[in-house]
Amino acid sequence: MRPAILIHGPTASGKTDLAIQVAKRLDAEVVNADSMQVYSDLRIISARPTQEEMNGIPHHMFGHVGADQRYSTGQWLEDARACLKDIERRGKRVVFVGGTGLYLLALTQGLSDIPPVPDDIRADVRAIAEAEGADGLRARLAPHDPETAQRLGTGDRQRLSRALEVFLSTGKAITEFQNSRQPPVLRPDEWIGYALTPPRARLYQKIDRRFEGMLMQGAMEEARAILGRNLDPDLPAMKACGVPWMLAFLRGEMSAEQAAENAKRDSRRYAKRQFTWIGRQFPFWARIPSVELADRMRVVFALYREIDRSS
RNA sequence: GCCCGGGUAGCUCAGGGGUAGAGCAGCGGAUUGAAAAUCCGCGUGUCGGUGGUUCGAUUCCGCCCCCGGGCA
Repeated sequence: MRPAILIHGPTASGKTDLAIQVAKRLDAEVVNADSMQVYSDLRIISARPTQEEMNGIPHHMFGHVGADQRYSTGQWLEDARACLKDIERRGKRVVFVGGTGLYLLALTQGLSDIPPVPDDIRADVRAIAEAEGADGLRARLAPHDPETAQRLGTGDRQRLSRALEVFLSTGKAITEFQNSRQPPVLRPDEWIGYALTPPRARLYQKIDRRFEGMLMQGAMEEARAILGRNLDPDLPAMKACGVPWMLAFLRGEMSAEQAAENAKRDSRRYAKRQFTWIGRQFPFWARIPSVELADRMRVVFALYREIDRSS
């Protein structure tokens, strides 16, 4: 199999365009690696490509999950594995594209094999988190998993909850699982990663403009539809950049200006975290600082041909 | 032209003879099934310019520049 292409980069950096152009040139198929573009209800808000933009290139795992679902890294990895197998069988190449660094990390480094947590335990832990906060979670975790309790000596309720859930459902500390990983779906010689690293000031401008564009395209209607479904605000899809603010506006709790400003700020902060992720988690991925599509494609193909020849 | 008010961090501003501090924005970091999530850390500065008084001026005084408002 020829190496798969992985494209990562901060939000609004032009990943989608690049992926489609590259896939077209390589006769490849595109697989989504973005945690929000999986949700069918977030077409505009997650900047998922339209049928037209896909330009005849087969796309997989885009909008294949309802906003009422709680998707996860593990689920994504499972879907990706099946999808990859299917595409390979057809003899096509693959382009993974998305801004969720954790998904791409799991794909290339493997994930620990932890059994799914039953719903009732999940609910119990959530109740503890709400009633007692991070300190309560940590206090309950400490006797059984002192290492994690110590490591998460902060207000990180999410990771503390997860650690407690795993202990309650397996009787073992999460570190016991995390110390080993399943073999990765893609071995080191089976992929090549590219990280888009545009100049930050320029990206921030683009983020602001893009949000305004989303509003023009009907992002608020999309948010209204979500509001109408009365979903649990704790669901992942409800926390996509901008969604909480748009819902606040629709409920009359906030001005449109304030909501838009907050939404843009959230996206800028998200982009900043992605820059950190790229710098720290993917230090060896090829960097593509250019903002011109043609330049970026040249970088991709130059490196790809080289790898292709040597393998 | 004259009279007030003001020029301090990217923005809005506070302060005040011993080289300065809040909010927002921003920056750095962590990241193993919620990851567009969650969490930790950090003031980033010719105090408009220039002379003077002073041991010492961002602070007081003079002059200049700029921005508001008023009178003409």
